[in-house]
Amino acid sequence: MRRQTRQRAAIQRVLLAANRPLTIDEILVKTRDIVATIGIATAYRNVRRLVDDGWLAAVEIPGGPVRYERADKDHHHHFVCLTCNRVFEVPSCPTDLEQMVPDGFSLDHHEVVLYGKCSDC
Amino acid sequence: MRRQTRQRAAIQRVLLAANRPLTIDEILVKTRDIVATIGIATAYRNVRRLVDDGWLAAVEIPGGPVRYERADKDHHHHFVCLTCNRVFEVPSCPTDLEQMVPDGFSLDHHEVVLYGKCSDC
DNA sequence: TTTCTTGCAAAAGTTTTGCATCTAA
DNA sequence: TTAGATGCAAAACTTTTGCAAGAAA
Repeated sequence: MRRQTRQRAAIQRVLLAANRPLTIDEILVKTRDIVATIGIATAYRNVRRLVDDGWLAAVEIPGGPVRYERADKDHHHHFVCLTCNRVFEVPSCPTDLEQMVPDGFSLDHHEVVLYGKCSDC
Repeated sequence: MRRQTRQRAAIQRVLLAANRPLTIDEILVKTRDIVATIGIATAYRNVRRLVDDGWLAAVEIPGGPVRYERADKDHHHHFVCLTCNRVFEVPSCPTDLEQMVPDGFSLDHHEVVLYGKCSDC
């Protein structure tokens, strides 16, 4: 059975308010503004559970720790600024991925990460 | 100054012979066939150095450990078979990535990972 | 109440570092 | 010779787990 707790609700609030994928550490720090005493094990446990439940999606950006974002966002990709290291969402998508698929292979889904400089840097 | 050692040479031989990206652990096991006494710290140190020197490239496939492959390969991406979990190289590349870049941002490089079913599965 | 969840601390897993010894040049 | 590299063990991190106490329902 799934029980609603202040801790999980706080984590969900943090991720609903985030406009970019957050690391476990960022989630923990921000959640402590709401529930000051939350422990790191609880953060890990709830994030894992939210991923299992399909509420969160893990975003792995090469060269950095795993980040998490809500799973209900529209399909998108990520742009990593090489100067400030921030991760931005990119709403569009390559249109010609099928031509990349080798003969006999079938494509299910894909991930694209762009690297460069953001408009602030 | 850079000194040539049996250990680093062995690691390089292993990666020259590999036809797919290898994890640290795979590198260590295979290298021990050549230099049986190599320690894990030496494997980590040399892999890091080879990456810094631009001889190796790190390949991060979401959901798995970091893998390494020679950096001098032609530009390519990776296809992960969701059934057998093998990682294949894909020689082609999306052609319309520029249209994904937000206004004011500039693109340096990119990574694409395709997921699906390989021809064997 | 009951039983799921939390917070702490210990454990487990991974990567890095300190240091005496070894070795390539 | 001598400075860089190695191998071991300890340290530093990151993530998971055990368990007594706390809190949803």
